Amino acid sequence: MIYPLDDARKEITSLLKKVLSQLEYDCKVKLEIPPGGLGDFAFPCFSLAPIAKKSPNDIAKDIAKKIEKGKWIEKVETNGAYVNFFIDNKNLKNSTIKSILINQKNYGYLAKKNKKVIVEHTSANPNGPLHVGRARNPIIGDTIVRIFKAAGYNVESQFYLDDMGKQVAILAWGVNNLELKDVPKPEYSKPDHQTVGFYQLASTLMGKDEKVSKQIGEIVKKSEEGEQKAIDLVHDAYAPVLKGINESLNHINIAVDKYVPESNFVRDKSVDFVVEKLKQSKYCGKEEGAFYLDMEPFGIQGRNTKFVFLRKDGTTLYATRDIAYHLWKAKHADLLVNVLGEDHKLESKQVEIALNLVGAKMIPRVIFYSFVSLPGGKMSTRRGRVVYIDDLIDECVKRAYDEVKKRRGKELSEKKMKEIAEKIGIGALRYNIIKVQPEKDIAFKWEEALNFEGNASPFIQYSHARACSILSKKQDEIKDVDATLLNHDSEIDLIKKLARFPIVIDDACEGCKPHSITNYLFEVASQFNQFYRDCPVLPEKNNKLRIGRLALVDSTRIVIQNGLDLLGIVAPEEM
RNA sequence: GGGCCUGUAGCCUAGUCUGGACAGGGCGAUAGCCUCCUAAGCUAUAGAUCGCGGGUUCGAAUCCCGCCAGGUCCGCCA
Repeated sequence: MIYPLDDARKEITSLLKKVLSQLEYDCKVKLEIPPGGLGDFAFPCFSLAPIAKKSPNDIAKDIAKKIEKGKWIEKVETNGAYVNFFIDNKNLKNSTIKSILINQKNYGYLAKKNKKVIVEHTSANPNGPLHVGRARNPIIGDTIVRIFKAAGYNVESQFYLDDMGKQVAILAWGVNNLELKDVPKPEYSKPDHQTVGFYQLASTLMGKDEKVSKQIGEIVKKSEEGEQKAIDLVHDAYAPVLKGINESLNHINIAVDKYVPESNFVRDKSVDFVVEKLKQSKYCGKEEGAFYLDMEPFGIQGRNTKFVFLRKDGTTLYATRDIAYHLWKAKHADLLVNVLGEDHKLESKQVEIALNLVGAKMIPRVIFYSFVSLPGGKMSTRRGRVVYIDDLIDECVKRAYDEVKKRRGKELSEKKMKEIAEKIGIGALRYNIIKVQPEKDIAFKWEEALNFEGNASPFIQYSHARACSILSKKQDEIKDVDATLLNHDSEIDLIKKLARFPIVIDDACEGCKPHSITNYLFEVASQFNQFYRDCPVLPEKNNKLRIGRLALVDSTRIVIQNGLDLLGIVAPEEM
């Protein structure tokens, strides 16, 4: 798949390289995008000054003089130390519009790479419903999945299921030893909400009653030893929770391809292989019967730099099993991506070091996100101090419904308004979470989460709806388009934005930066709104121009729809 | 005590990896725009010691060092 703007950039790069080698300047060609009106691409010459022993301004002039005219270059100018390239707009306009209208749903998507990526995300303890503190995980993860697919990879998403830990053992004990009437009453009928009360009460009892604590310890020990009965007991306890979590994920357009239980790696003995390999490492030590790796030589600092991977009772730990999981993943993929909370940074580093020690061929690329906190502090399932994802989803949809009703209550049916509210509410939720870089802390505030104006999903969805509205009223067929007639600044700027989409996808994938997609879409929608103001489409008398504008409207619709799809957001035809 | 992450207008944020043309946006504020394709929109104005202090460089929000503040981790937990 070759896209116009990318093609133009390649041409400029290669012509530049040619000139630089003629002048015998040895440097990398890094193109910048200049500010408004100064061209489409720019090459700064500052760094050449010491090599050429000339002022950067003169170097820029020398280079500009020697650049040949190519298929894409219309004009080369200098501005101080910059060589500015102007792309042939006629060519760019026609080929961009053509590319979009031909490719439709695939516009922006990159050529197939024949490589498989496993994206691990969410992997939450199945002891209760998902809460907002970790809401970034599935949303970032799913967006990454979609971006990698668009960038040409085969992608599988995995949820690593912790079925051996203390958290699920507490839940299992609770479900099997407590009465329904004694546990806190849930607000939702979803199975995860119905079950979490048992966990909360059991957790409290464990703190007070040593007998309870001991029984829970037994469950943990037996499942870590791989005893099937214990694993089944735990499985039956968390199954409804997982079902509920999955429902929540589906509700926000997230589908997990595979749930991978931790116990798999105990049962198939692959974790024993990891233990044996690690024991052979020269960094391995033994202390009171337990085996550890010394992490200090690897730059890990702190009070305790020992990474214990085998307890004195011979059972493995979470991180040990995680190593086995990663070895297994590496066998089935060409690239691994994990989305983890920042609290997992050390564990992840330990796993990475251990993977290198056991000779793993692949180290995962990890995206860490900071927590979403409540204004008063951290969320906690155990203490019930939480805003659940389901609360947030419901509130967003409800608020969206109020907005729709306020604006369109007189013209739309109840059913239609509900449909639109669902698309907008969930879009707003996903957008608000993804638009911020993962590593920034977020303090959760309702008024921000429920923002429906400005840089938010409804703004973009609204532009899409506007485009659809125009297209639904058109009398003409969009064919024999002459995009060169689109000469208003608003039109040219819009087309240039649309032309950048494939590059945006590539960058977002390369840098694992899902938030760059939201920024781009906001710019597209904003530019479309300016076009909408400046260039009436349907009232335009000139047939050729009207059809050209219709083609541009349709092209914008396609880019917004494809872009929102990358974010797992539905593009409504009306709102 | 130590490691890692974050710090950009009243609030939120892009840009930081890969140094470059006046630090882009949004919310909120103020002032305008619906006999015209959906005003969830558009235009204009005001608002920034880029946490603080040094350094490197022709050039630093961006790189280096020190400090301050917030988050997070330093379990034979997960």
